[in-house]
Amino acid sequence: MLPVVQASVPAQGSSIFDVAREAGVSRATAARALGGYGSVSEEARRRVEAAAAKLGYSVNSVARSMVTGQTMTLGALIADVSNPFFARVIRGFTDGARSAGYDVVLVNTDETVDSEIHGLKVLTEKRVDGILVAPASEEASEHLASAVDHGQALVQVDRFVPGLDTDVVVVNNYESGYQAVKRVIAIGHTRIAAPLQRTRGHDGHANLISSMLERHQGYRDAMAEAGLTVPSAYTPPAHGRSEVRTAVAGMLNSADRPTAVFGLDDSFTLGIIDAVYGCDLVVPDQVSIFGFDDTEWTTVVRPPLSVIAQPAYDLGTCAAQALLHRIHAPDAPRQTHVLPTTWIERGSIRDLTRTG
Amino acid sequence: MLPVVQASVPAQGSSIFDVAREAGVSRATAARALGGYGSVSEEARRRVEAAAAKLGYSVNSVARSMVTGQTMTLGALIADVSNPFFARVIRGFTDGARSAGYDVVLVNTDETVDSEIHGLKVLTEKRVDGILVAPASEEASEHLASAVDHGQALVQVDRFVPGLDTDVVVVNNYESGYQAVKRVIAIGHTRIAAPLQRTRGHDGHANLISSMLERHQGYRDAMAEAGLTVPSAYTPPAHGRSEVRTAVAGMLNSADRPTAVFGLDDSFTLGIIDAVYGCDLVVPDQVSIFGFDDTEWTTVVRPPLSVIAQPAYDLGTCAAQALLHRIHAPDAPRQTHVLPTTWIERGSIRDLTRTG
DNA sequence: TTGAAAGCGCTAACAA
DNA sequence: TTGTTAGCGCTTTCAA
Repeated sequence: MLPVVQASVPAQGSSIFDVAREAGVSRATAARALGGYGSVSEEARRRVEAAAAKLGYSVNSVARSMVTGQTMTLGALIADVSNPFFARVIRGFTDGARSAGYDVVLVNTDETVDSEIHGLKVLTEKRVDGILVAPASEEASEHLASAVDHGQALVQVDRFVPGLDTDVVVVNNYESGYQAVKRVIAIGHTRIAAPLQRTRGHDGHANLISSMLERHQGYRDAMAEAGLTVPSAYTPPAHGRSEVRTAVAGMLNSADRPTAVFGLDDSFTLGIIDAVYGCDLVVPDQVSIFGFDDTEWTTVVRPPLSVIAQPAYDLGTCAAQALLHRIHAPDAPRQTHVLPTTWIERGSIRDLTRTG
Repeated sequence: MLPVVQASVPAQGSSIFDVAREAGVSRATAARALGGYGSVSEEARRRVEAAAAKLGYSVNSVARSMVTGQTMTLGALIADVSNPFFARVIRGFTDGARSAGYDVVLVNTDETVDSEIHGLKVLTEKRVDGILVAPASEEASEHLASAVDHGQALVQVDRFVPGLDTDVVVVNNYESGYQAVKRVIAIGHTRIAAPLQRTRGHDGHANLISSMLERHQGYRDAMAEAGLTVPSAYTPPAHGRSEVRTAVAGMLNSADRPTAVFGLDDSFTLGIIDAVYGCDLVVPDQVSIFGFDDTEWTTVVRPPLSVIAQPAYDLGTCAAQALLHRIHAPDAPRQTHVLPTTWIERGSIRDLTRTG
């Protein structure tokens, strides 16, 4: 009789082979019992389960992925999780993925094409079953096109690269911007500013992000339609809260001060508020503010902020669904999902048609 | 001569075998050239690289993981990415991981033990090399202990389970709460309230979260030390912004209204502000507010909020470092890293020692 | 420097 | 219902 080495806790987690031996069945039977496929007798199942429990067996899903060709993992290529908008998108995405048995690996790109390229490469090598991407640039996107050509399931969210043949989940940025500005014009504003997103580009030229561009185009069209001209000082390019603050402070101190400022996203709106406070201006009496995206703090500033709210969480769940659908039906026609935004009137815009 | 089928884009991504054949070398040589290990002649390397480029080869890292036993992936088990605090922790964590070549898969638990158990199981099955966890409960934690016993590299962040033998990365919650409250007492406040975190538990009893408990204990000790009693109405249990709002509104409308309210985290502070506005009270004249964690909006409320700032991003990078260190030295002594908080005085606390 | 071959842990096709 | 066997694509001995 050979000496038996006892270890209550296996040093190197046990494999299905150990479980099979412990249960006195073949590897295949053990695998069937554990994996819940094929047919297994009650007796065998009990024995296998007992053995698995005893050994603390945990299925090795990398081995499983190896043979099934599926990792049950999705990737997410976004600018920055610590941006509240993306955080909510990711939450929706992971929830949608999880409810179908998928997990998600997260990659931040900081709106940088190089990071996006690298992240895409890593996710591809990890053989994720699908990828959510908020493209860093409308222009530098060959890597994305190449992934699609290779059959990678991809869904673009928040923004999209024109001509890239993937599913897309966005809100109606153009229309939302247009309607909001139209509303503000309708209550008497003629001098409306809207700093423009400008992120550092790949080779020095700016990254164009469709969602931002569309919001801004909506703004410009609403202005033009009302016969209002937009001085270039009203649309300074900026990147991030502090640059916006500086840019807006400049225009608020100028002779041609705007009566309203439109924040194209959460960080822009924060920068605008910073500038307004810095100039000791009263909202909405001296200057009106409205923004895109309804984050938690919008009800806690005084006056509470009027915004175009977008369903960030739903963007994420919808993207997960689209991706899962694409994975299961690679050749189904591509779809673009446009989710509705909601105009939330609070108190940060002055009605100039009323005197007093 | 056999007919040659040309495909500019391989349908099923090519394997190292295809690359080897294309380059006219063995699989091993191709693998060495591509993987950058072993020794390969210049000639062979060039041919392999050319072949790989031509075929659009992408290494299959699940196969690689299969043999190396490493997935180069970390897991993160946190309450909720859309909570700004965790979003920043995760950003730090992914940055730290990424700089060492690791990616991270994200699992939200909503402070729920069941989700945590399930998430841990999935991450284990995926064979992640290490796991960051913000434990949902101080009590129900056998699953974590079991993972540690099985040799899983684990780091606890923000809070920890007493007695669980892992690395820990936290801020000094007790001291931070204690000092802040002491400061507020020093400027004349005697009636200070602090709603207490209470999350739905596993079997109905509350989940205790060490970070929250410690902050609260710091508060109570500071009060006791000053000889101040804390009526139980000042520490209502609540969960999330709206419950806090309700609870605080109740005490603000009572005869024994507190002169200051301490928000134990971001969502609590928001709930407190909601309540204060709802009761039409002026900050800090009628009621003072201070909170834990310095999120973006704290400078945009009026008056700007005095807070205990914690280095959420650094918590994440530190956790990544600790985890990577643990992975490479499984038997090194466990460490607890206590990161410093910063008291940021802004304007939301009234000095009651000054009249006027 | 290179190649042949074994094997990581699992699933799946096929036989029994 | 069960067992046998052949891989999945890679890394890694071990020889040559």
